[in-house]
Amino acid sequence: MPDLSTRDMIVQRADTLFYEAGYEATSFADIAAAVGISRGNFYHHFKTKDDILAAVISLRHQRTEAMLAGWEAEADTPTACLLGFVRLLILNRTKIMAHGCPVGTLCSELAKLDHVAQPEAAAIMALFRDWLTGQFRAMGRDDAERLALHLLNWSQGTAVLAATFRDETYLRAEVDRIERWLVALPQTHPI
Amino acid sequence: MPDLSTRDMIVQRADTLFYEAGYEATSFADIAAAVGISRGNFYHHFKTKDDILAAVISLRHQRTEAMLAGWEAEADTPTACLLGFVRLLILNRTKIMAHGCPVGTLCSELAKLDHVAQPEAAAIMALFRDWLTGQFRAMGRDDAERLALHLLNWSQGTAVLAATFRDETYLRAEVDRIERWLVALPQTHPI
DNA sequence: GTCTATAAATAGATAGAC
DNA sequence: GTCTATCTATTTATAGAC
Repeated sequence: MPDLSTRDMIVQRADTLFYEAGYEATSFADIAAAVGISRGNFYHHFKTKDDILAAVISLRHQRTEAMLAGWEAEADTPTACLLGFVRLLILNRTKIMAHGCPVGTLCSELAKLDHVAQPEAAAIMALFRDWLTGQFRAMGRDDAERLALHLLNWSQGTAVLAATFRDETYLRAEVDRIERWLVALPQTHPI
Repeated sequence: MPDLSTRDMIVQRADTLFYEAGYEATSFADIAAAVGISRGNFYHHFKTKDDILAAVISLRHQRTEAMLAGWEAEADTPTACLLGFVRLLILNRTKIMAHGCPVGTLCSELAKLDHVAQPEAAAIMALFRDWLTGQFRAMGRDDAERLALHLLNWSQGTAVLAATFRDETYLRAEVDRIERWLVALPQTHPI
């Protein structure tokens, strides 16, 4: 990642640290050390820790939108789009087993902290929900939102249990089950 | 709660604070204030914050065992036992929407912190998994553990999304779906 | 924009009087 | 067992030189 501004570097490293260690457990000193700048310089770019969190959430929001648009551009069918979503669990399996789902764990932590940015974090989850709803609708399902929430629920549950038991076999088996459910969907009745 | 020892009071209040605000976000001062003792007195009972966490996890472990045994004593059938588990989501809905599942969020936070007590927290989740497995086995299912993990996954996913969107309607609808799945199980083939 | 130096508050933790 | 006083490290945050 060449030629990033210091501000962008801060947001990027903070994003990683907030995911890996959690928001509360990450200090300014941690971020400054990861970026390679002094703590003093830090405050030239961000006044408070909440400001960095807002920037990190904004970055994740943009990245998520881009990722979802990318899947839609690459895949031929709604089912292929949905499989792209599910395979993210496999692609990121090592990080998920160590730190959980980046979206789910941030929403959970900010809910506990009763943080003002909780709704902004939830908006990223809503991005997934709405995109999934669009795919199920494109499959001709009139219960599209319910199916989207079911798939989101299943993914979040899988991430929590994979991180809890640190069990890759479980994660892979669960993804297999989700995939089989997805490809069987067009021919089946509503669950 | 009358006549609790100071030590027990500390563990009890810490349990609440760790659930509501998170382990990392709760300070010694917070716990001492909640109990109504000085910070100095605190260290007479616990040497480190990790020691309190260990005591809290131990308390939760015992409570969970007692709760599971209680459900088994009260319910006539395995299905009734399983419904008792599911209804915990309704019973604790307000706290779950505000702070998530106490077990899932603690396991997730300790995984992120790479904390030595993470396996002890995961053992509480395993307590649920094994108890659920026993109920499905009593129903004559030879895929009992898979069903137990499916139900645990579903519950965790529901807790994460309920806390993310702070949506009681969603939580109740999801519990309804789980209950319908449960009561239909004996007559159906494996999912 | 970046640094060093430093402030002010809070964190976890200890000593010793009562 | 409980308190006050204190210590040390860390946290967020600021001031001012370069």
